[in-house]
Amino acid sequence: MFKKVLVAEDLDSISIAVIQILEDLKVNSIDHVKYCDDGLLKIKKALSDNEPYDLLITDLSFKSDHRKNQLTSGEDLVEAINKVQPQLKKIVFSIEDKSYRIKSLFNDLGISAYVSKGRNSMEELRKAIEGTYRNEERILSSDLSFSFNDKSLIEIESYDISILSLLAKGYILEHISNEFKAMSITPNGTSSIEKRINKLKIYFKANNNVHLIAIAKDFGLV
Amino acid sequence: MFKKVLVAEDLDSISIAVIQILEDLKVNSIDHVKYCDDGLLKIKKALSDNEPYDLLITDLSFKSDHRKNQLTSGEDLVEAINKVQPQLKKIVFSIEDKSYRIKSLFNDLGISAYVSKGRNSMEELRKAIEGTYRNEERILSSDLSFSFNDKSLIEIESYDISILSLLAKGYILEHISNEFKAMSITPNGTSSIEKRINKLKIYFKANNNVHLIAIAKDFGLV
DNA sequence: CATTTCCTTACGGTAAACCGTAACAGGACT
DNA sequence: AGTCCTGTTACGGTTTACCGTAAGGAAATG
Repeated sequence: MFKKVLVAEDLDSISIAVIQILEDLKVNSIDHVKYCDDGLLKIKKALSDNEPYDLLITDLSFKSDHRKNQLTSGEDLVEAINKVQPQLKKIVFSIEDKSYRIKSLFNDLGISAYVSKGRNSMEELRKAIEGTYRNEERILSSDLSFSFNDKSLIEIESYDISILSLLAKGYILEHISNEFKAMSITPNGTSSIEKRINKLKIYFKANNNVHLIAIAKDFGLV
Repeated sequence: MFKKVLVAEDLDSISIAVIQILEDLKVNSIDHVKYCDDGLLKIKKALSDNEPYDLLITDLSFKSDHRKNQLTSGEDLVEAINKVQPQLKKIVFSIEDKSYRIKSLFNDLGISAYVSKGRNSMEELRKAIEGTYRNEERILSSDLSFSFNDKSLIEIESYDISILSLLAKGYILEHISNEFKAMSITPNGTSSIEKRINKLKIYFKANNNVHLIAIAKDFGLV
């Protein structure tokens, strides 16, 4: 079994249970951080001490509070860790259940398992830890049943997200166009942007921009 | 200390910690349900057996799954319980931190304490349970620092929420007006609705309707 | 009863969204 | 080179949002 595991989870109510599982699995060294920044520090310290971690279990969303943090999400944390210890095994344990976001965790961040917090998630988490130890890949808790081949949501790319974010900030088409020109994102004509928004509206079955943003918020895209 | 406590919480990762706290506090009888409907059944059963619960600890949001449920949220559950056992003490333990929604829990549902899930929430929960046992009222975990007297968000009333919900569904002004007429909600002239939306835009510093809905979504108003 | 005040509704002009069409440019293929 | 195809941009007309102003009505005030 894993020797040294780091848990990044802000809610104490949840970290208690996660740590309990790790103890049940006879993990010797278990560390726990409540902030992403602290997580990166622990990883770096362990590396320089020549006692690196061999597993990370992290949440995705962390509450913001008085403390100023560089890394504000599990994605940020994993991305930063990948720069210093890319081979570290990573399990994400979060409430998020949107296939769009989860897929990118596997594809872009190279995590080995995703466990969705739910009514039977402790068992799922245990299985994910054991599976990861056996070098299994792309482990998904069983209440999530989407396929990695299904193209539906993967087609929404960062260009669309950019448009949606600016719309959600109250920008009008012309300002989005200007913003894109300034950031040299193409296409950036008002007409092209308009057309792209139209596609999104068809895709999400939205009546108008207001509706579209409401849906995008529900999907967690912005 | 309380003799018989019911915990309504869908995430097993969290219920484990809550139950642990109750055990530490020497509560004899602890029951746990993962669905609101089950919670109401337990309450009713206990009543008819003449062994009623004396405390409920509930989450607000419950994941939906294959099971069909009448009660889908903690609010629903408390409302239903208030009809059969209004004097039951109720503590809400949730991640929600919007003062607008929390205030209505105290004012409309008569809960005794609200604890926000956070980095030190187990200690807060323990204090809330002990305070409730000593008949304290309106207990609020310390990371939430809004005042009950502050009028800011309480002014947003159900009329505004209705408008925002319909906007979020992609309705244009005229359709909202028709809908309001059909449901005999007044005022329902397009102009009045428009004015009210305008007030909301000023209040939330929104540039336009799209921006407004994005903000409303962030505040959890819709 | 008259007046004030507040709320609701109506109206009109401008800005932006919405939607179809077409011009234009670059790349691929013959 | 010529054509097709595709993606980008431009344009114009209609609808809706946006915003100020004013008319009408009901309740409150004196």
